[in-house]
Amino acid sequence: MRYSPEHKAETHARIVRKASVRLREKGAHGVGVADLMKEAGLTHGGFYAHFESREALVVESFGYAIDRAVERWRKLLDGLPPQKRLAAIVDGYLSPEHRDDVGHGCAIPALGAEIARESAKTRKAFAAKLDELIDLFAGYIVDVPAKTARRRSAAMLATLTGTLVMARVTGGGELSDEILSSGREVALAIATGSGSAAKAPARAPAKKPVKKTAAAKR
Amino acid sequence: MRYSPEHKAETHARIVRKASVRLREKGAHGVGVADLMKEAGLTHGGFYAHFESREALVVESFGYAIDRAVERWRKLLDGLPPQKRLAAIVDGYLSPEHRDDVGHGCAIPALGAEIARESAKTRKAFAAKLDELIDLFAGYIVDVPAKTARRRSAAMLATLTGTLVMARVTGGGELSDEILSSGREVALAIATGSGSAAKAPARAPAKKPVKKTAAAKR
DNA sequence: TGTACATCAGTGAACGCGCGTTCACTGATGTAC
DNA sequence: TGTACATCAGTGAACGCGCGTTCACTGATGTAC
Repeated sequence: MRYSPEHKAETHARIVRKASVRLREKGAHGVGVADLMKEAGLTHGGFYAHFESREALVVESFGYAIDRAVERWRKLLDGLPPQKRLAAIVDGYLSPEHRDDVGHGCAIPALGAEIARESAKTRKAFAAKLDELIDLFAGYIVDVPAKTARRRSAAMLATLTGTLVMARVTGGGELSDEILSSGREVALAIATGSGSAAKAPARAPAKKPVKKTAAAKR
Repeated sequence: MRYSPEHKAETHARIVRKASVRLREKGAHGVGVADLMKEAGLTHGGFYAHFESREALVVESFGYAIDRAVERWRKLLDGLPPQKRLAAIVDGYLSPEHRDDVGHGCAIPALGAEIARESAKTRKAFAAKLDELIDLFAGYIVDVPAKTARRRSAAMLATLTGTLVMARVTGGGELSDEILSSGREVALAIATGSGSAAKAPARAPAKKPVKKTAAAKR
């Protein structure tokens, strides 16, 4: 081999890493191959030495984004006392920082609807990652049977992702903040199994300053 | 006037009506102008006599979809006894029929993420419709202060839309059904303020056959 | 009632452009001897 | 150590295509008299 054995793999990884940001930002069809390669410091001609097609890169980038998210959540949450973990998920996920940084945020609200329109093969790859994420969060929901934890985790994730999409559409105004704050309160109630779903805003739901956590960074 | 005064308006409305289905199905960037016109029985050349740009049609189609949804929900829900209304929303929205018919379903899970990337003007138009929908559902959440009802409505809508996106990605398998059923249970708990969020699946959550309701039809 | 005319919704060819993909080539790298 | 060579990651021109948009035209419609 002429180049070091890692050389090509590193380039490949760099393309995926950069693409995963731009694709979340602009949508699965929002950036061209040439731009994605330029992002990695390359020209478009070399693209097909690394990927079979543009769609293959989309799939890989998506998987990459979820894998990084799982890693970061795991690291963050395992370092926290058990009783603070669910609040950390909710507050981190539904932070204004995460709302305002699609490129480095969770891939589900960014690309979910578009992936739902892709081929069965692509959707299957996505579904496996989603399953993984549900399991991850379910692991932090304690004191209930595993099946209940999984169901709560799935519903919590749905609330988190749905809230983020709605908060992004409404884009930063008062309505966006109302949505975000209602979502935080309810998502936490789902996870903990508490009945205090969506109280009046008078009793502020997440008083401590929202931390920058996994989802808001990559 | 040569043609009846309603003629052009009717054609315009037909284009919007057909486009609103295809755009939800294929995504905001997934169908070309020529195809959208063909759908309405016309050729692409006449498009710009009806719309300033392709984006203008996207915005109008989206508004149309939400307006029809609001109309249908209102009609359906007002004909139901008050204590059955929230369950009707949840069961209608999170039915397999709605999951499997994006084209005639709610526009938020279909187009929300893509709209979030559009111009501020487009997002504003979308946000106003979303606000309307939150208010609509809030009106059916009784026995609590108006602000609480609105917060619960927003969170419920987030859970409904998030669940639908996730159920569509996972596309019909076992995981998809688990997500749908967890979502139903939790969304209802949010709306009613009950604490029974995401029980174990042993106690089947929505036993009655899921009705075809507003969201699943247009 | 009949004929010449004006209107304008809709047609279809054409435009410029950017896209995904292909391919002959380059030149930096490490190998052989 | 030095030179000729083989490799192959990356380059950049070119392709065919479909897109959004424009525009000169058509022909069905209703009007004027």
